[in-house]
Amino acid sequence: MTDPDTPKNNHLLNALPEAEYERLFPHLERVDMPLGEVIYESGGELRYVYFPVTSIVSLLYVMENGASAEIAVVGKDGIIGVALFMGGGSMPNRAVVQSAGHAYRLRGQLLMHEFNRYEGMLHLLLRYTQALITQMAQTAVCNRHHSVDQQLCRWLLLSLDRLPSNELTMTQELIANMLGVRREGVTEAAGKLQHAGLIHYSRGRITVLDRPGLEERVCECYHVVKAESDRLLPPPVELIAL
Amino acid sequence: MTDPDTPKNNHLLNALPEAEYERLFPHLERVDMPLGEVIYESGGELRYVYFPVTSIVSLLYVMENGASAEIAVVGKDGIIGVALFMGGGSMPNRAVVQSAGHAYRLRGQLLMHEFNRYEGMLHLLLRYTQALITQMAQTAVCNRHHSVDQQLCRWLLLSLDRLPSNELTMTQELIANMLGVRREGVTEAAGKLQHAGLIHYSRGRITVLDRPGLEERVCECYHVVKAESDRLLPPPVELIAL
DNA sequence: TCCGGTCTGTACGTTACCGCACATAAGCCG
DNA sequence: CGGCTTATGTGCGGTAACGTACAGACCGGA
Repeated sequence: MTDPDTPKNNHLLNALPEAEYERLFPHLERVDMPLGEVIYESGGELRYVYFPVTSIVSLLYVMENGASAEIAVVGKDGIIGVALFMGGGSMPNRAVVQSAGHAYRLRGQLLMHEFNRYEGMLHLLLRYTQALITQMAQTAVCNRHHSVDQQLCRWLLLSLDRLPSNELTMTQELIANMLGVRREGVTEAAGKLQHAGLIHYSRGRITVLDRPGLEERVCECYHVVKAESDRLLPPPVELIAL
Repeated sequence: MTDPDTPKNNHLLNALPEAEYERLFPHLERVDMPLGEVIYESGGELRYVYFPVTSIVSLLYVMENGASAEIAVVGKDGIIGVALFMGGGSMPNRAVVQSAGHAYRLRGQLLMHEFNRYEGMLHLLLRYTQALITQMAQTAVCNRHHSVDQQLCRWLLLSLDRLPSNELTMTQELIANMLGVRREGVTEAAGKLQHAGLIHYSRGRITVLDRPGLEERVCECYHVVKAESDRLLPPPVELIAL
């Protein structure tokens, strides 16, 4: 698995029993995920589900006054479109590409066929959804109790876990939209991290220099989400071995 | 359905196809839900699932320093123990009785048998879980963007929707724990509502006098959660007709 | 090379909430 | 009635984040 852009780089597709994967493979369509693209609109229909491989997608709630808040972030660990198999068909959230890259998509009907007929897909998707629930719950906790500094650390680490490199393309303005805070607040928090030598950034490009340092500063919320994800969906064994 | 304490008063049990309900009925065990009782501990095993009928249960995250925040609230509309059928077996949250009453419980194994064999139970529970996800997501948004005043309104209305009367037994101290704010903050917010003639409270007993008034003051978060719940799980028709 | 847009840094007054301390009030029970 | 416990009200300084305004820095295109 040296190619970072094969469907198997998505943890869910990779964890699927071989027979089920083979059935789906011909129907997986590789798609471009440009920064800022809206994959689903709030309340919109879900014709496809998306399995990111090198991209990251944010689930956002956009308020009536236009302000926003990130509910959860999905990358190669997951799937966009859980409302499809959960039965609701839509969600009151928007899904936006937060980090450009690629994903593989599948027609909703095909996924549903697999979901209804085969145990492997059903249990895998439900376990992932539970991990997603944990992430949302912890976002709520973090929004209530932790400082912007801590939330920025959490956000950086969650994004980092879903990317192949230690660099992400993201302006402070966009981070502020995700966290639901002022842009200046992000500037200040990011400044502290840069002075501490943990990150380097310039004009929308952030490089993480000292990941352990970030983990020291982050609040418990990150660790709770990480531990629960690992418990529910062990990372691919190939990646562990390497 | 004059008796408020039959299993059918729980919306999920009520929505189940008759044959599936009949199968489960002999195994439903009526249990007391006293105020403050911990139904599940964070990370604990789920031997039973609970269907509240006259009680309300809060899903709480308790932080390392002891502070807490409510993630979601479950009453006659739902079930406690989604981690069981989602596949994780546990969750990093505590479930605490927020309003005393009764519930019907079922052995986890029995529920799983039904869940794996019959479509009705599966789809019903997944749709409910999606509604729960919406509630959690909106809690995150509300914690970020709305004032204590608005959050109190949201909390009161969400609780009210899950109770038969317009009165709830709950000290300001406990509400503060749920919202993750100071007790004094609740005192102040509740004082405003009382002066406005919307509620009356004294020593742990809150009476809602003007529900439409509350709905005027509440933030959009409540309406989003309500609309999505109604969409995913239409309230029992008997109740609509009455 | 200069211009214009975008990204980042900084400053200032304002506000909401916090932490703490303590005052009042309401019910419980001897 | 009196004394205890618990619930609620209030005040005050501190702080984190907000809204606003504007200055510098960087980059790409004309």
